[in-house]
Amino acid sequence: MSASGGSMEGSRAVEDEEAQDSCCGDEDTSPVVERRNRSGIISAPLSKSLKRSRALSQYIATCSAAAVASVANANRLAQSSMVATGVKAHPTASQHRSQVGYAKLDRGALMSGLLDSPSGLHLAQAAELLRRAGMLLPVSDPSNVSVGGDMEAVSASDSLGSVMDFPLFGNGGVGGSFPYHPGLFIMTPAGVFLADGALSHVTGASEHQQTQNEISSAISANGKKKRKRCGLCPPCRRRINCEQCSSCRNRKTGHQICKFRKCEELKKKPAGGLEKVMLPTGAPFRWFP
DNA sequence: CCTAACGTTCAA
DNA sequence: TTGAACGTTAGG
Repeated sequence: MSASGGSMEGSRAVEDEEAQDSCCGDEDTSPVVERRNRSGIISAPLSKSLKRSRALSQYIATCSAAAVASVANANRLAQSSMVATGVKAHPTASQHRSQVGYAKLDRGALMSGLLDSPSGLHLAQAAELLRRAGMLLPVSDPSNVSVGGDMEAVSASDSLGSVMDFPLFGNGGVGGSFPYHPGLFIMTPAGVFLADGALSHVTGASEHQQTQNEISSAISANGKKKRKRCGLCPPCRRRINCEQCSSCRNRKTGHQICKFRKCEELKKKPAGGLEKVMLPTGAPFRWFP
């Protein structure tokens, strides 16, 4: 009772202090009164925007639009570095795509690009997608350095398409090559993950280590067991319950996580078992020839 | 034992 | 098709 009840009260307590939209805003500059439950989940309204009953899609769309604007500069730099690194950058139409399309390249698009290819995954395509993801890194913006921080985990990075969706991909910096060996990736029905230890090696973030542990256990469970949150998508990285959605309001009876914290991967229908990526030849895809 | 949360079922 | 409710599982 203390946990959920306190959460509810907490949401009222901080309601008026949520002066900024948590999405794409720099709410980290404003003091946020945190109420945490036993699991460390902060129970507070996400934003004023939620009070206006914006649909999640609108919520995300707004953020994405803002993200496009905010990432535009980074993309321009990335593009120039594309030329510098010998990557052919097409003018006009392609240029527009690289500025807007790349910014819009969210995790879902990336994953679908990786996994939904009907003819299987071409390594070159995968490499290209991954490389693009790496290029989404804004020019070392300190405000975006938030991995592992105890913030409302998505904040500025909440916007889809932000590099924070791929915290690891930013290591190479703008124009930097994607520094990780493809063998470090685990392809699962839930998405593509770094292999065990890779995340901690890269970031040292205990949160990611935990995530990897969960992923590992989920994979070993192999199938019908409860799937676990990916821990990487914006909803997973969000730490506060909105207390406004039906799931939050009906927590007692609904037994559901806040809609804004519902893992993107868990929203998808589970594909039975580990999915093998098949090549057009019928042979299973291998990262290494 | 308690809480959080995923999966399933069913009604709207 | 979506959301609410419930059963169940997992973790502390």
